[in-house]
Amino acid sequence: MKMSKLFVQTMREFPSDAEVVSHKMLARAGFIKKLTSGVYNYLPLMWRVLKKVENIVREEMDNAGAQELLMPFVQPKELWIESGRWEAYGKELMRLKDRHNREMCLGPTHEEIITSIARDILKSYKQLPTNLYQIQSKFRDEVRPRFGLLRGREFIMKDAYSFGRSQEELDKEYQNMWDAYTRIFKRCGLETKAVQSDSGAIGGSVSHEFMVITDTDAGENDVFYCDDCDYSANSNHAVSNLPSAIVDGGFEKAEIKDTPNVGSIEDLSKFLNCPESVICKALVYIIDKAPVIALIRGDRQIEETKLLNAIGGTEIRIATSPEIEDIMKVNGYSAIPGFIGPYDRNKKRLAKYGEYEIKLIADESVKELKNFVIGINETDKHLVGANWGTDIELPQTADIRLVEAGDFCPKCAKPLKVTRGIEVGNIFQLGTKYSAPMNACYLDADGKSKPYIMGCYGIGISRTAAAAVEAHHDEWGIKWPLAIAPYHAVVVPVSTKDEQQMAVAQEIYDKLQNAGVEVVIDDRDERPGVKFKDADLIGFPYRITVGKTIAEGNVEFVTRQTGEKETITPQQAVEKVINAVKNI
RNA sequence: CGGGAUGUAGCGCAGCUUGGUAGCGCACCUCGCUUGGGACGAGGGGGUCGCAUGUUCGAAUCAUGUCAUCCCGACCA
Repeated sequence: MKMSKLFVQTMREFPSDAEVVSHKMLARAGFIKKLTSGVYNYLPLMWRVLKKVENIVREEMDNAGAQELLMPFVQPKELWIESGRWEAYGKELMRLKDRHNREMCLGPTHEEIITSIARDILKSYKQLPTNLYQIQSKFRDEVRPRFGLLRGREFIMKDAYSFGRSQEELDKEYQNMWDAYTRIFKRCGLETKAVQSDSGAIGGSVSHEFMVITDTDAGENDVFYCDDCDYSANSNHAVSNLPSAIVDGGFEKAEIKDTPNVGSIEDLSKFLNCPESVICKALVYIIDKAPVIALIRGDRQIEETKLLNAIGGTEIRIATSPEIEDIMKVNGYSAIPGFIGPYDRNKKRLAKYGEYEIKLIADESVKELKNFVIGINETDKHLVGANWGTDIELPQTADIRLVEAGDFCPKCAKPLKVTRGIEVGNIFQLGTKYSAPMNACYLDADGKSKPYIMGCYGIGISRTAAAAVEAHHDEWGIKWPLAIAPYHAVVVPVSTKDEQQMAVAQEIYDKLQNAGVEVVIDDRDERPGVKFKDADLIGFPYRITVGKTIAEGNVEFVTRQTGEKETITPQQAVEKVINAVKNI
């Protein structure tokens, strides 16, 4: 390909709306162009990268025994009603109507469709297990698209679905996919860590996320891990053993104390001269419209996903101050946030809010509190020296705590560490979550009809490409891993007016091209600085520069990944590239 | 959906306070010159100033409304 003909426009400045490195680089280097919020054009360079990632995924999925198909992007409402997700999926599901006023949605994922196909075709146990996958654009109407390709609304995804007879078969396929994923990301030049995670809107029991570990803003997930054993988990799923802390407030008796304008845990701790860990913090959440009061030790934070799962709802948010005051008012109190609690001074429990019952739940961390401090729904007052049973009833407890670095590993009791990760893939054990409600069954050897035991396995293709940029770049531009680079090499004649330079450059180009190397020759009549800057920005893995040293029979060979520069003959340069490409 | 900001040429921005009919850098086209890290000179093309309504002799500028985009909080590949 001639650089003069390549459909690319690099920019001298980063676009002002880009926040993270991959977005900045891909936009400036002419790989992507935004169409509208969270929706991007993949220009020719980007499309070449995406096709490479796709092909790696395709090869490994095929080798793992999965079969590729392609399902429609537009889906009918009826199937989503069957699975129960038309209501449950929320606003992220992009809904639309056709000319007959029939309701449809854009596919954010395809469990419903694949299950409807499977139930018509996979009728016998002899056809199981089966794993089907596709690679296509997905649409999720994200609340807040950002970070370019890392969190678009439209994005390219590989989604696979397995159907089996038993948990054992599912376990086996789960491991099979795990292994395939490990190979896929490694081939894409990415180090990943498989971490335990919550299964969210997809549902199911066991799930793991494949994270590219990064310390930048682009990593939207906190990952807790243990260096001494293999434990690692997303913060929405991580558990830990608490380090020791003071849990006895030491107050001599239970009494109500004035705490004027002392609403925050920090202020309360100072005011009462006690550690934050002996304060029982009460937070009000709204889960599917019903208020939930969650208790936790004052020095710790609630993990909302864990709380949501403990209560068993689909949507969670923290209550607003006016809501809290309204809840208090309805129950006959006038307390403001900072002074609320599950019980009042007469041990009367907060019970109702309109048609909803107010649920109480406590993190396990509060169980061992003694002589502690807690709100009693009276502004500017707290109950000090309280004890479970005598002063306050201990609600049902669950682990709803956000793990912190330094907590102890649940497996081996060593301190946990935290890092950030970009989720590029995940695998779920679905069980019968879709097959049961959608009546997707096969006939087993015993003549009985049984629902499939399913799994699903996703990889964000476009996100993986962006994550590769996050992992491989420097101040000058992208350093594509060879396996997913848009082109393997660029040949740069320093002066297009120099006949010898042009002749040698053309010869190198022809040899590489004939050997199957994907190569660009920068034939533009530009100054060398422009060509070098563009080559670095676009991120060609190898650059062969034909300049004045050709008089001595040498060219310059630059490896982008390492920055190594060598002066070698044209033939040596050609061989180096051909060998590198051969070993991808 | 809350909180904050911004919409002027492909990209980055100025002009707006104090209304007078749109400008700078990069990119693009032509010519010259230059050729190892985003040169230089000369000439040139390109903009319904997000959109609508209003005020005014006159609106990028003022007012109201609206749409879009971006940033900070709850989701997920």
